[in-house]
Amino acid sequence: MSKLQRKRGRPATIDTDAAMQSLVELFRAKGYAAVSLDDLSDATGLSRPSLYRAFGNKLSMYVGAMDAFGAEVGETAIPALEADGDLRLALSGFFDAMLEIYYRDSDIAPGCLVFGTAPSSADEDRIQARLKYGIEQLDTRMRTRIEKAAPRRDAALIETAVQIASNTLIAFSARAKSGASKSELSEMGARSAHAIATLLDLS
Amino acid sequence: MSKLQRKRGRPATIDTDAAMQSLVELFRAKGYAAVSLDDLSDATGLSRPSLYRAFGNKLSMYVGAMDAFGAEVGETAIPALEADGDLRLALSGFFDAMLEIYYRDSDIAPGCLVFGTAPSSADEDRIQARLKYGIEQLDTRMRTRIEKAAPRRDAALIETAVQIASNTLIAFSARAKSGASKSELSEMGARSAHAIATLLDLS
DNA sequence: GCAATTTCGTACCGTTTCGAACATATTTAG
DNA sequence: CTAAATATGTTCGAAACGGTACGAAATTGC
Repeated sequence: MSKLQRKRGRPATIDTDAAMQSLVELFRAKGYAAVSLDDLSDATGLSRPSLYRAFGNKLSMYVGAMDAFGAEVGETAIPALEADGDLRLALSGFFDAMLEIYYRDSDIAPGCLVFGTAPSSADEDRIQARLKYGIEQLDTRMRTRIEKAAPRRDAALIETAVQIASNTLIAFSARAKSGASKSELSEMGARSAHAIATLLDLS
Repeated sequence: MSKLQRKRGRPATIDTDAAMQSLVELFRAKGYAAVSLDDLSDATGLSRPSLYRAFGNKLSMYVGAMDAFGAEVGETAIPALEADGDLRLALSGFFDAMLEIYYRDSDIAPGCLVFGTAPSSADEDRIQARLKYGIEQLDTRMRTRIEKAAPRRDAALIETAVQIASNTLIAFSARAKSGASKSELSEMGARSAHAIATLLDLS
């Protein structure tokens, strides 16, 4: 059964990837509850039924946007974290890469879809589960990278370093939304990275 | 002009303080946009017009709830931070006092009204301004307390300690909403406090 | 060409939204 | 007792909400 064979009916003309990108932008600018299906329809240029067919209901659209956002982070910022070499530089590079996403290009920060908007909608089980997954991913990747740079340290010390790094990033979202500048947060990231290196006796 | 003199018309019977407490609980459980005036009316037992007269429109109710929440923090947790003695104990005590508020009594955490729900509604100017104020307050109080415990340190070192402490608390809100347990976060707070004392050469 | 199949938007469903108009209740002033 | 003043809840309306039924459009199989 060749998958190359054309499907039977009217061919789809909708660019679901571009539409999902618009969903991400709108949701992270205004959160879940404040966005209406009409808003999403206007932003994507797709009718509400088309959105429904492509992504399911509003909740599924939001969870899907969290996945898409997470995938972008995984492709863009995680490699900076996992880069070989100095831990301090890897952490600073990761923070700066995340800030590029958080601020996109503009002066006003759309911020982080996961850490910025999901907590206020965590009474929805699927959103809470996805938020939990995002935090676990962050902590796990941090722990792996830090253990690589500082092997055979006391477990409590590793955990301390991990949480300082993760909490720095989580706090970025609230600070960005409050109006902090990108350069301000970049300095904050650099200081966190420096403190972690100091604690781990790497500097 | 004696203020003791009775006012002219029907005396008010509404307990605005109790009503505001209900507003805080509902807003921090579900965020700003997801809460309707009917929800608030049901939770307080007040009619919508009564709410409107007492607190203004929905946005004013939310901003007022942020103020009330901030006042509770100022009365309950800030004294623990400003307590004399060991900085590490003061920070741990402050984090635990905040966790008491974040988890109230229950297993499921309503979390922080300011850091947990405001970021997703920061496109509203008044909410963003109040969020900014809350972060500034946190940073300022932290800086004052840390400078008291560790005078004549390098400014960059002080700033590093301040941001580690503040970011720990800010991250608490997202972690609590994701399902983390209170004891888990209490340990996290203790590790942050320990790391800060180490960095400042206080231990 | 004609039926089957898939895509897509118009139009509509019942419900909920915020806010206000209005009537009613309870007090003081005279 | 009557009028004025203030507080309060019932009721209403226009708009917006999430979601869907349905028909038009576009393609393949025969």
